Amino acid sequence: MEGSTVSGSQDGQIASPRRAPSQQRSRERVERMLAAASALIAEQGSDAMRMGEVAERAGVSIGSLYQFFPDKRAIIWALAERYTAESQACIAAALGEVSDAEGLRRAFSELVDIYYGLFLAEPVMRDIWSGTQADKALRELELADSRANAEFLTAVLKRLRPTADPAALETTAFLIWQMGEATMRLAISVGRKEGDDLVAVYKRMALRELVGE
Amino acid sequence: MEGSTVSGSQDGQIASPRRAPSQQRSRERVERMLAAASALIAEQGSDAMRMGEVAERAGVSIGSLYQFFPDKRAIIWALAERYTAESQACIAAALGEVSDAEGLRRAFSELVDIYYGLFLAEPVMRDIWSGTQADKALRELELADSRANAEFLTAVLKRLRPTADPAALETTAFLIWQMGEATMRLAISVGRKEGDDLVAVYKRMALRELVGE
DNA sequence: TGCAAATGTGAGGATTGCTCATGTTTGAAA
DNA sequence: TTTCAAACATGAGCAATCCTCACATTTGCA
Repeated sequence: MEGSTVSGSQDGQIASPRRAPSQQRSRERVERMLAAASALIAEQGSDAMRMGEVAERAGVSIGSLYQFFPDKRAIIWALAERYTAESQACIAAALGEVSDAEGLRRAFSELVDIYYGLFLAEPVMRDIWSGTQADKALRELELADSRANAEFLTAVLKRLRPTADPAALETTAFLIWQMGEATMRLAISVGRKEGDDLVAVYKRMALRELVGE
Repeated sequence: MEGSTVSGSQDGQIASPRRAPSQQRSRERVERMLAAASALIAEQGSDAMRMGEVAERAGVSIGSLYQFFPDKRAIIWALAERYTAESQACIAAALGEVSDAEGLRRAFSELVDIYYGLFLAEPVMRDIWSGTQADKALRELELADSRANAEFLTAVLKRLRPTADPAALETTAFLIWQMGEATMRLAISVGRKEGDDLVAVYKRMALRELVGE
């Protein structure tokens, strides 16, 4: 994560990467840029975020910004990547030790609550996942992320149902995970009360599929 | 639909409406604009659609375009509105006559197939619903559409389970519908084979919730 | 026929993502 | 310590694009 090559996207493809910051000085500046972008997204949404404003708030020139991020998407992408890395660790921890149906029920239920909480609390994550779905590269990041997350679920299912068709389990886990994210996005875009209800229904449906009646 | 006031959106709100075409001449021109926009979206996606190109292909000036559509979103919105009106009629027809569990099972299953077919076949619908989710006004249109569609499902459920809590049925129907749309969007963005599998799993999960095991 | 309203036009204003020629700083080899 | 190439920093300005507006034309009706 730290010091990884900063790259960007165009037409859903990875664009020509920019120099990764190698000196301490520039690494700090990149952090400031990301922090400024994050703050601006939280305030007005990623669509309204202006590159000039990001540079100004970070106290760098527009040229420096483009030295490390090939385009606007790349900044959003970098922020999104951090969130996904964070949540992935959390998911691995929650599902890694599950070994029976009751454990899965508890772990999954808790995981949904945590995820929902994250969606509710993090304006940046909220904006990126619910708003900037238009960006192909971001959609692909989310898809890849979703597949990775679903794999934890798949692994648990394979453990619990060793006789079932592995491909079918994969499909099921992937769909359940994607539906979860769709439910979250929906839940935060309606009122709080209705959102809670929707998440609860999702949880029930998913658990029925995962551990049976 | 025909002759209704063409209006647009900004920040998710309806913007100052433009004149609705009152003369035959202009009505035909508006049709040409919409057709041009539709073709361009089918070719390159709504993001790459340029207003100047729409005007040129429709054989009108850029000024005329903006005479009837307050902004770019309004054109996409107008196209989306037509699709939703179309599909809503189809849903009403499919679910209107259902009176027992077996009928619901058949009707719902058929409906999912039809919807999936639509998503696969219509590049414009595909682009608008899977790509332009970033636009708040479009999200709201989809939400409103989804609620309207879910109501048909709610009505059926209330008929089949008169003793159940109506609010719970509404939530369930809404979520199932939204999950269906999410599944479609997902299904068309992965390979055909995997997409088919995902839709099949969705169908099974939804039916289990709707008509029981 | 006269005329007001509706319609049509396209050059250009305004915004904004992004480039690039140029200058400065850094770290390490000589 | 000196040197110098690579890394870093700058911001005026380019290019793309959405949209406006002052003005011209057409239409429908009294």
